[in-house]
Amino acid sequence: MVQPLDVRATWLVSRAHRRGHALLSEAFAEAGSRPYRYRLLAALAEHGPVSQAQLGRLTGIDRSDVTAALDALSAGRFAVRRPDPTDGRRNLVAITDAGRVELDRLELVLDGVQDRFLAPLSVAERRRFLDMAARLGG
Amino acid sequence: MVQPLDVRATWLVSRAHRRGHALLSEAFAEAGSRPYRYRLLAALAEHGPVSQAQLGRLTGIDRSDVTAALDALSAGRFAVRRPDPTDGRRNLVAITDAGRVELDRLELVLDGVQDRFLAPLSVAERRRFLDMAARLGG
DNA sequence: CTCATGTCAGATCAACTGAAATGG
DNA sequence: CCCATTTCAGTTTATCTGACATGA
Repeated sequence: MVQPLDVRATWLVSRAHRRGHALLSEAFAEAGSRPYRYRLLAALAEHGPVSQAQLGRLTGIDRSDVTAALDALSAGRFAVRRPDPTDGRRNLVAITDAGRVELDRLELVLDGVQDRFLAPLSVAERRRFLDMAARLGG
Repeated sequence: MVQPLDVRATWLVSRAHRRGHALLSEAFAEAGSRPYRYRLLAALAEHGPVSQAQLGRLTGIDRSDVTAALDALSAGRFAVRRPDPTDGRRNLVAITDAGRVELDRLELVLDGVQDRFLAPLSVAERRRFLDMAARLGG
């Protein structure tokens, strides 16, 4: 009554994630960045200046890891931390112009990855897959 | 022209994987095992006695990690290593009776995880999702 | 010589934990 | 007092790399 290893949903999703993640980090590394940095830049561009804790909630990255990744983004002048005048505990983090340029560059890299990742599916399938994957991740 | 963070296939698959992996390792930990050990037991039950290198290829686990996980399985008497009489480099690894019992137990745990993981999808959707996920992981 | 195998030490990365300092 | 935020140090897990000895 043993099911073969390779029909379980968690297994298949794990394999798909592995392939996607490999494509992604390879492409980002080649572009001189990393998934965490892209995620943070994208969240900053989408939501404007926010606190680091809020950034963590938006991206699913742990607070302590947000700190480290922001150190890298600040060093590259892609983001700036300023103290929040209305709340002394918080930093307000904003994307810079250079950060937007960097983000645009990374978006292109990311789009290329999506195409390669989704290549095995037809366009109609992609739409349905994305819908179902979104529900499974929620 | 910035796409929101949460429509990318790699992102959605990553979130789904995260949720599935959390369900899985929690359930296995509660059952006193780990994903690697389950994968190896399942491969041994499906393919009979094989070498460690072959086990690694079947499960996608690195050779060096197969060694460590087999140490745990051997210590629990769930698998046995014997030298391959036809090839002095190899160990022939076989599942034991206790290993089959353990595997059956873990299969039940795993099936419960699959149900919870796939709960957001209808039965018809699950079938299509599995098919597409399999293609994306290959 | 080459290649495969099993083992070991260690690196890497994502994710997380716990604690401290600061402030609401 | 309790709670949120930022930061730091460190742990865990999965994955992978490089090296080594052994044998096909």
